Amino acid sequence: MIESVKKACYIISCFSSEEPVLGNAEIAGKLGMSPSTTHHLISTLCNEGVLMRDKDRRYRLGWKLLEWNNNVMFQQDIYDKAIPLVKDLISRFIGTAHIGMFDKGEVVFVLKISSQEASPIHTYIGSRKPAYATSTGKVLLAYNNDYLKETIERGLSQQAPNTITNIEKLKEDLKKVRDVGYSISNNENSTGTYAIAAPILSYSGKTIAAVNLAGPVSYMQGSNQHMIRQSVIKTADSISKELGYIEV
Amino acid sequence: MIESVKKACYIISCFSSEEPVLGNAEIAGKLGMSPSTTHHLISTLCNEGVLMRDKDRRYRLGWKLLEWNNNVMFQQDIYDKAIPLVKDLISRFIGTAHIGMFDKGEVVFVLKISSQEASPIHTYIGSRKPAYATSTGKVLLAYNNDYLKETIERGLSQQAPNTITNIEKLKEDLKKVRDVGYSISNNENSTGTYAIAAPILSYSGKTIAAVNLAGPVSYMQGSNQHMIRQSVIKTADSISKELGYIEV
DNA sequence: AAATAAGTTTCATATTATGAAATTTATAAC
DNA sequence: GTTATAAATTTCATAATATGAAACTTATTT
Repeated sequence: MIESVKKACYIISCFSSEEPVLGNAEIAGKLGMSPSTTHHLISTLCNEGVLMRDKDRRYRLGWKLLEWNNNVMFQQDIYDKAIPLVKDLISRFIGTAHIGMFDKGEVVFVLKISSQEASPIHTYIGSRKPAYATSTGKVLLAYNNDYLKETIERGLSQQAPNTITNIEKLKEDLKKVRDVGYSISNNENSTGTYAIAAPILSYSGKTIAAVNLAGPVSYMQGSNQHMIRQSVIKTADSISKELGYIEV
Repeated sequence: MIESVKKACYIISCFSSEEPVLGNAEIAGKLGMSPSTTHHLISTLCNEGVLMRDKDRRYRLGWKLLEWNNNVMFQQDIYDKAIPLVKDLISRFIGTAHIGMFDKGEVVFVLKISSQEASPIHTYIGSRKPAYATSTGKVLLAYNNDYLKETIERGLSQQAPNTITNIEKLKEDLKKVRDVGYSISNNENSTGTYAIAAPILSYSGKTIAAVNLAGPVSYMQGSNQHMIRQSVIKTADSISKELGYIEV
């Protein structure tokens, strides 16, 4: 492992929505590194456009990241194909739809689209949640034993009132997911939020992602509960078909 | 400058929409580096989630970039505030709207939204164009002498039939932009494309970005030419107000 | 089954990053 | 306007680390 590259990554990760602008000393302090080392790294990153130097000699994330990000999107053909289908889903209900993929024991949201009237929800494109505590994550765990193994190794911890923290209970829940073909998260990840997710299959039949619809418990369990469930499943199936999966 | 960090950046930049998946040897070849060196760097980047290792031992861009990108967005409050206003703009015409900002002699597109029926255009979020050859770029040059100086130093080259390649002619054009408050690019950047841009001002009155509408020459110069111009200017003004700029 | 090509690992060496200290720059206090 | 303070930046000798040739492993093709 190349240390300076690792350190450069840590520096980039220091920036967040809460702290979009940082000085050299702040960064050095956060990472426990010498200010001169961070300065060398920061200068390099500025030169590459990964960071930008402000007039008052502080730093922010640079445009290079926009460029790179764009190519992340491009390469995931799931992305282009899914957007119109997910838009169609949220046009028919009130809530927020996500597409999640598994990475290192967590679910990463690669897409998030909300309907106009949706109540805000604490996720964003690129953000992560423990897989076992989300509807999308549980779908991915239900159909990928490797993912489940990795998740168990990392341990389960309470995220919200109903988070499943027991391995046996989780396995039971995942069996249920496989039986019905969708997963539900009811107050498992964020208090007051209910979500329902269904699997997206690649041409080879592997569950590579999951799409969900999330909203307030009251709305999601309301009168059109059944319709929401059918729509989420239909959306997932349509995306799978777009990706070349042929139902058997 | 820290060499390994620079090299890591080059590796990330190897990936594109045309080549989303690359092997170690390919990357080493592209960059003229030894495969073992690139492998060390690639492994590190994989560990950090910047790259991902495919099943067939090839590599693609990783989720970390999504995470980082998100924070680039967050920090530019211009982004959140502008989106609804730009959406409103494209809803009334057929074309593609951009917001561009200046960086190192070029305009970087930080936002791109197209109306449903818009003809495709060769830009994407994060992509760059020479400032002097675009409507957004010329707005930024017209109101920022530093930008102009930097641009002139880098030289002007023909991009499309009408690109301004003469410094004096460029200065005249920029004067006109200041006089009328908007800029036009007619076949200056891409053949067949006509765009009109107006300045976005920060609370302090500095021109920090430009918004444009681009489309086929025939449409943009058609009957609602005047209305388009007024709408672009109005959109720019509204965004400026959102950013705290108070007209004098 | 052999051949080929690419990915990966190892390790001695040369290169390069490191951090203490000095210097410069900007900001705050007087 | 001067001094004080804090942070950013630069320098440079030294310690740490990246480098690439070569060996090895894995996968694919003939």
